[in-house]
Amino acid sequence: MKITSRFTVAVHTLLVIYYFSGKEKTTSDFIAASVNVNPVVIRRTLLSLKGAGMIEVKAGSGGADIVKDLKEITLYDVYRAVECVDGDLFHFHENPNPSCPVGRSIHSVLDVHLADAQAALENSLRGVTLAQIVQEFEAHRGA
Amino acid sequence: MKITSRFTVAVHTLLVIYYFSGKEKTTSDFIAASVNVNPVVIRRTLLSLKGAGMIEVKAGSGGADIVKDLKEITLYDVYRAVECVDGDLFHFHENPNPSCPVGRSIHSVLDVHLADAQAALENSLRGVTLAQIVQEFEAHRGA
DNA sequence: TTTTATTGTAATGTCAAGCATTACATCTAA
DNA sequence: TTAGATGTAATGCTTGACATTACAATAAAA
Repeated sequence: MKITSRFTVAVHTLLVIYYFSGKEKTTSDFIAASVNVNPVVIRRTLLSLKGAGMIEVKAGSGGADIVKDLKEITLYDVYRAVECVDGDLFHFHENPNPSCPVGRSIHSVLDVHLADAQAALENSLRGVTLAQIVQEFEAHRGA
Repeated sequence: MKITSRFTVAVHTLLVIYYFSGKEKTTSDFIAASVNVNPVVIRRTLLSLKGAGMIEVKAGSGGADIVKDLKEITLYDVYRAVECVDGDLFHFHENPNPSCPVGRSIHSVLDVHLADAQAALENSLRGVTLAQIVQEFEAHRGA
């Protein structure tokens, strides 16, 4: 099991828009060439990012622009925008037997810990902004 | 996307073995009745848990026993035993374009943060032992 | 106003994973 | 030797991810 690549594609997409904004028309074709996926995949990604209020897309004329401060976009925001995970991260088996003492209580006991683990993951993503990622890009290029 | 229910099934399985050990013959059929899945699913789970050195299964005569201190089995150990996640949790798009500055560096920049998030999840699971879960069961039953 | 490039979106196909289930060879204890 | 289990292969179903084709709607430029 893996978390869908829509997430890393979306981050990549935002960075391409940021870096080429003003210099190139950042169409779905242009972005797709950098990410190396089908342009339709990028268009769907753009739709999600637009829905999350991060970008503006120009239908017809083409291109996208970032309309939110990169300091205020975290990896978690992107992760949410593309709906990597549908509610609970862990899939709990549906119908434990309520006439068994273990089956009866396992949900309430385990749920807390699963939620904690999921929160740990998401908080980690919340701790990283795109502004920070951009900085790291500069550092990486300098190296 | 969700992490496979093999994980919660495995935890449930271990708890059933623990609670009924000595009182009932904990066969795959018996456990399956509590978890409410097909017995073959339980047999495969038992294989994984046996492989991880947590239980002993009696082929032929039937039944399973825990052979490791519950204080030394964490949720992370179970999660690993049933192979919920194959290596990296996040699926990175495979071939970013190396002739684009973004495509060239995105892997190295992003990987660190993805690994951090995954580690946060796993460390959270590492912090909970089955012994603790059993205690919480008692508390839950008393309430 | 027509053309042209682009987005928005539906439809389709392929592939892999998860889970359920049947079937049966193998094993062990009574 | 028999009865009840496990170990394991095989099969089918369903779902989700991803790729791709196609085309209507849109907007800017000619």
